[in-house]
Amino acid sequence: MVKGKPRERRKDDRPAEILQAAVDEFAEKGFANAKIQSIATRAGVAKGTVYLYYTTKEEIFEAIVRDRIQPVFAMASAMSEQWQGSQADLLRQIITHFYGQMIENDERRMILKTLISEGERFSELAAFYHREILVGGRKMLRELIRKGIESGEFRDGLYAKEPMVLVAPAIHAAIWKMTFDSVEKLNTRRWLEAHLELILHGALSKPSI
Amino acid sequence: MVKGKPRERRKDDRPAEILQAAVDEFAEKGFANAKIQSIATRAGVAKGTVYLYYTTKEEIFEAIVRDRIQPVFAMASAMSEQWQGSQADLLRQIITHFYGQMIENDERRMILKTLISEGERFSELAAFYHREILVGGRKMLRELIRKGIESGEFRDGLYAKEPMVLVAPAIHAAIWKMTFDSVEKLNTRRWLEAHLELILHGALSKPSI
DNA sequence: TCGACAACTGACCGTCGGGTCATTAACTAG
DNA sequence: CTAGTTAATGACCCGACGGTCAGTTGTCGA
Repeated sequence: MVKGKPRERRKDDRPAEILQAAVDEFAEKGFANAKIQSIATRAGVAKGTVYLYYTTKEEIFEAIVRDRIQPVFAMASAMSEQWQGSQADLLRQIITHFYGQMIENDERRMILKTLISEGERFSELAAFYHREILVGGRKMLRELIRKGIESGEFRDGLYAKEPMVLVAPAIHAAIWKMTFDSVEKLNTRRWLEAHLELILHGALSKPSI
Repeated sequence: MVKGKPRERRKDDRPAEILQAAVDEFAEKGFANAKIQSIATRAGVAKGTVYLYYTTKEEIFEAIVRDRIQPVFAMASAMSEQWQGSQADLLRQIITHFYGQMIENDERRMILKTLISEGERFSELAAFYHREILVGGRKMLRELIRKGIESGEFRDGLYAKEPMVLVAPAIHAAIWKMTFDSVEKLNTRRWLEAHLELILHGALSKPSI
């Protein structure tokens, strides 16, 4: 909750403050149950003021995605481009980074959840996310796999055509944390390690391909 | 939409009809946007009648989970118990069954989505789902892996401690279909095959454990 | 010091939808 | 046929909340 004299005029700072308040409110209540009034109160501002800066609740949410999620993937891309070691290690790094930034971080996990929950209704937002985040992420993975196959580190296979399958268990982890953590806490560390081990080595003792 | 004379009295059939109407309404609108009035209309009944059989919207949803999801897992368990072939083939069967019943089926995928979206708010429902479905499913997988390791088919490893990681990519597929299918259709068949191949063989060309 | 501009406020409006209950009418036992 | 029972109805109630806007006040240039 931002403090200050009432009716203080701070046009430049308001958008960021309101955005932060909205992140907190969404994280606590989810999108559907988030109240504009409550966002306003958290930001130390009247309800009307929120509408001076954002036209609708949806617009606030889109601003959050742009502001908070994109950097995580940008960071991963950067890491990828200047990587020197093995591709398997890079994959481990990227996935570990992803768990830290998206699954264990309450704010971002909530953004993910909202996207899942309301993605159908805000198809514009889903399209934005797909275009700006997923396509790039997938391309990065494809490139990583290609290099790995070239160097003989990775075998070729169907997974190279659907590279998101490598990251998929992370989504399961996020969902578990969102939905069932109150009943049974997920051991994220152990899950991450099982995830990495499985996608690298598989379950069979004598792989035949 | 169920037809019939107005005010026809059919106490016995109503609950099932209302449930089916609710499944349709939820699948189309999601839980938050489903209207009781609309469920009633679909069932060919007045709004008040719905409340004769179910006290709240939540109760309707819980009834749906009990009625529609449990059978899918019961079937998998049954398959598992009388299985004669290899454990790898059983795993393939179960996961394929799961894709058919949960990911490609609109009704059930929507139930999954609702559980994810509203699971935090209906903690009773999340607890029910965890207790009745997840614990059993995980136990089944553990048993499957144990047998596989014993017979030398599977290697031992962390994934045996977090067996859900084997199924996790299916959840990703469900979410993709729910959220991004309008932007880019998921090739479920190919995804399933990539999933199976990856969890069995892994990505490395020379697994070292 | 004093307009005038624009940031800010919050009471108010309209809508929506979950849930209620007095009324109606289908069925049934006698 | 009738009276009693109870399934079914839908108009109504009411709280919630997104969004508006006339009025208020801080700020700044002249």
